[in-house]
Amino acid sequence: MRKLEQKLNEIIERLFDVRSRVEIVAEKEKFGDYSTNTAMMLAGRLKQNPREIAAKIIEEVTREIPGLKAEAVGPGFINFTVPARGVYDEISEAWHEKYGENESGKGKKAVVEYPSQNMAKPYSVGHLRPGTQGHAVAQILRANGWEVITDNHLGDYGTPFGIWVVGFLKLSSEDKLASGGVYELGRVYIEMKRLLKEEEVNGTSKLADEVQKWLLKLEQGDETAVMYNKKFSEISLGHIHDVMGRLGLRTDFELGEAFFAPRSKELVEKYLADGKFEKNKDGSVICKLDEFGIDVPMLMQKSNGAALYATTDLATLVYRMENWKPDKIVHAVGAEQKFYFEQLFAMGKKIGIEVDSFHLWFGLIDQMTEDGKREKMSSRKGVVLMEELLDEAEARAKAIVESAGGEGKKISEDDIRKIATGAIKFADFAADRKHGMLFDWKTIFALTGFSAAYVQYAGVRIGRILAEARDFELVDFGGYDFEAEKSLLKLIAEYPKLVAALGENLEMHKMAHFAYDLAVAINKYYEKTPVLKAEAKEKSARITVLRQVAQVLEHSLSILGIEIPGEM
RNA sequence: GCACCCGUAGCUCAGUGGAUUAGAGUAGCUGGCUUCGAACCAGUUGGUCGCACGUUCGAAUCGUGCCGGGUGUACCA
Repeated sequence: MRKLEQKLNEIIERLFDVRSRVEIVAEKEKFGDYSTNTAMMLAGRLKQNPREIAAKIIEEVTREIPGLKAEAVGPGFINFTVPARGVYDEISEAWHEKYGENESGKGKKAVVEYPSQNMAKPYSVGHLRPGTQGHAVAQILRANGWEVITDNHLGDYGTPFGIWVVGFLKLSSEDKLASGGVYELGRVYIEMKRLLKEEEVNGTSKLADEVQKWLLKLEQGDETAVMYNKKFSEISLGHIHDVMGRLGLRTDFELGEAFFAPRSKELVEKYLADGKFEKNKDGSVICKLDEFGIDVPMLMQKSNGAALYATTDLATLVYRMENWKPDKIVHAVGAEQKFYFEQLFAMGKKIGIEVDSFHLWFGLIDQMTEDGKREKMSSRKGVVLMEELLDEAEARAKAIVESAGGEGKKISEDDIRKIATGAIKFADFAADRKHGMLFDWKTIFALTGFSAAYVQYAGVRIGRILAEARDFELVDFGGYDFEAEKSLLKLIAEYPKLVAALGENLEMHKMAHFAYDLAVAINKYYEKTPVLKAEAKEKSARITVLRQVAQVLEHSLSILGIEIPGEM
């Protein structure tokens, strides 16, 4: 495929004296294996009939590449049919242990920030997307040769802490906290938020003052305040680690807001002195962004001098640039913060920071109401907790394995976990991340059709064949034509191009679609082509291809953070 | 009001300028397990690509306007 593109570029330059970049696309089988519209593109520039241009190109290219069939059709498309053996040879030439990966990002460094939970509340499905999407982006950048630093930007600073202490003293107890853990903290937090809102409506501020008092105490290093902070944070962080562990997620760093907060005030002063920021009469500090086409200034510090998100994010940005010197920073945060990040990136430019910032945003999670309407999931109507989701998913996975496998079927806990988390993650990559995502069991935990289970099953099937053939000694398969394996080979041949493209555009759902397409090809192949029972030469060729297929399938799923179970 | 995102089969979604029949999954219907595992395979029903106008040899795809849904719009995160 790549060879063909190169050849076409050479031929076009020779024939028409123009430089071009031919793009070949894999086509549906009825249109041959590959197709290009290059003749039509050239027609405009050369002012010639596209069919005639196509005919000239075809004459040359078929002469230079033996076995290639090319045909001009319609207004000037060229459809190519290539020998399967040629595709196999091309793959074999490029084959290595990490086939698909490239070095285009060599020497470049990226920071990927995910899943950045708010520590005040238990891990809910609302945190699903930042984790899965962020992890996948880190993986695809690594596959393109980047050095990647992952950092969980924990929401561990400010008001939530004060709310916890006041809530704990008023609404909870040591016993309740001991038994409820993070869920008790979450309950207290949500109840307190409700009370605070009520108070605000009534125009009083007794509770709010209390909250502020504890925040001040913490800043001053008060012993009790520090003790509570440590205690609550440990409970929450332990919970986050548990759930991330079950999801197969981890990050290199966990530098939360609290880590950056101490330096933020000094930075605000610095940029005030520079004239980059301005102080309002009420004491608040803003950064004007009109020069970037943003007419809402960014609030950098509250009128009472307190920090807010922007303040710690300023310190975060400066810290990362000073300590890690990245070329790119990716923030995996939901779509509702798009405007905020536009401001943040503009502010970064204004203070002279040069880095390619990218807000990896994604749509919200909706759920169906009882009367069949689709609406946003909210804590008021009851969020689904991640631990509940995982428990239920594992129970369902286990049940289906046992019913499908017949009596006495045993499967390891680890394989169950791979099936359960695989299904959930795959659902996140089914659609473009910009779309909202519907949370219902049919879509988030599909086990048939377009699903992780389907792809994993294909992997398990070829895994079985390869395990059976482990001791088989391959014989020379020189004359084998690979026509039966053509659909598999064509997909594998495309894989490096896909990895490279995703490294640029980060459209990770395309990886899920690739894995699914490969699984479809595997299952079809499995139905009609015997491997173990084939004669030695065919068997050798087929096993060789299946080993490559298994490696590519595993690699593509691993980018998405999905593993293939040993059995299912 | 303004900005951004979305609108494709009953449902969940791919496809974002190139050709005949716009593709998957799911739901419905039909067939296939003594065969390398049926979480599979083969077949079938189902579409004014939100609407209108425009650009083009050609529009789900590009442009403009409208309709519908969502999100955001400085002291929340």
